[in-house]
Amino acid sequence: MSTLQNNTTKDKLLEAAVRVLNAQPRASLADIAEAAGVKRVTLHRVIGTREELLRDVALRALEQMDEACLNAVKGKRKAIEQLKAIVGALVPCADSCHFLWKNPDIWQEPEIAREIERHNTVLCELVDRAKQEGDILSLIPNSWIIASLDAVLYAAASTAKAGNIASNDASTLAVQTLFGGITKKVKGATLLGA
Amino acid sequence: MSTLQNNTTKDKLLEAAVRVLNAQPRASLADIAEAAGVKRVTLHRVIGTREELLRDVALRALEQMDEACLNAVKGKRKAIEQLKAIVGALVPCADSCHFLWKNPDIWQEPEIAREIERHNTVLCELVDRAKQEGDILSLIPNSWIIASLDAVLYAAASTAKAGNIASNDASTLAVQTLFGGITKKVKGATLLGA
DNA sequence: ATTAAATGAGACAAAAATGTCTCATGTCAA
DNA sequence: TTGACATGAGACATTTTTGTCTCATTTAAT
Repeated sequence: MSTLQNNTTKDKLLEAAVRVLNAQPRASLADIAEAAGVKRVTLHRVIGTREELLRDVALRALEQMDEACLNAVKGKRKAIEQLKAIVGALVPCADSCHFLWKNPDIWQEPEIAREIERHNTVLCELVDRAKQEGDILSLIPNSWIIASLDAVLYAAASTAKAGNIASNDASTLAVQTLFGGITKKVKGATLLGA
Repeated sequence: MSTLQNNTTKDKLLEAAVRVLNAQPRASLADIAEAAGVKRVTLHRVIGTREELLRDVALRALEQMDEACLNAVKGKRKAIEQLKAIVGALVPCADSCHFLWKNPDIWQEPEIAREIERHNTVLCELVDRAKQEGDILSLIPNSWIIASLDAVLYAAASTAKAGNIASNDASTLAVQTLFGGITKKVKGATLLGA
């Protein structure tokens, strides 16, 4: 529970920023401050400029993801098991992930770019291992798999927000969808052959 | 090829709007006009206000999706086959779909809301039919499936844009991922049982 | 050649957003 | 109580964005 919320003014602001900007990409700083129950002046005092706000939100998102991933892989041996655990663990911070994906312009920030690069590297290594262990179709590009991973989190965020699903089921469904697809499996035939 | 591009100034502007706003949610009208190779005054003359621009972009996206879906289901009998065809056909307009999903605020426009509602209804009926025909896991909520469908398109858009994949393969992969998942299938076991 | 339609150039005002002040107020700890 | 500290209230200048003019210039059709 360290990074998820700390109830400091800064954390309230960062949380509100994710929520508001996901709903209205053009929201003003005044909108965000209001959603955090705080005046705009305070936002400037505590965080600084808009650029710094976006940067902090992104860094916080990456921290959350890091923490979730680290806890998730503990005690798992097979790469595919670690990956499934990661997907499930990332669902609760799907909003933050979503924010990262919805705002490609902030990837230009060197600090952000470095972190994202690091995340991708770790994930790619894990996917490669899962492929070697025969659990993931080798002909699917890593970039596609990672994009799909984020996509499923995105789906989880949307559905959970719409209130159509319990947060707990969302993790299960995300893992099922990404790794198993939505169809019933019959006699082991796959769509791509192989 | 009717709605995809017509080379009129309006179409150039709408196309540029999708592209620029997906990359920079806070892009100004000047940015969009410039990306369309046109002056901002022309944007105002041809389209009108920012609100009208967003509305037109959304409507155009929905038209493209309609057209793609209609063509896709032709001659297909089983619901699952129609769904797969739809997913494949939607990949080329993934950018427009993405725009719709990234901008929840425009769903409040009644005209847009009605169209989206209609799309969802059609898709839900198709999914229900696929469930009845035994091709889709009944325990996965429709809302989840539709969100995942858009999510996979989203993944397709990202990956294609990053240049990591040919546009043609993207359709195949999207269908594979959504319906079959990314894992190798062994002895027909599914994650959720059932 | 002439006309009509579309676009650019340039300017303009109004609105909105941003960032920074100062001063007042409240709150918590020593 | 006092004194640091965080926040609110209010104002301010600056910048950006938006929407609308007028008047050229181009282009295509007649």
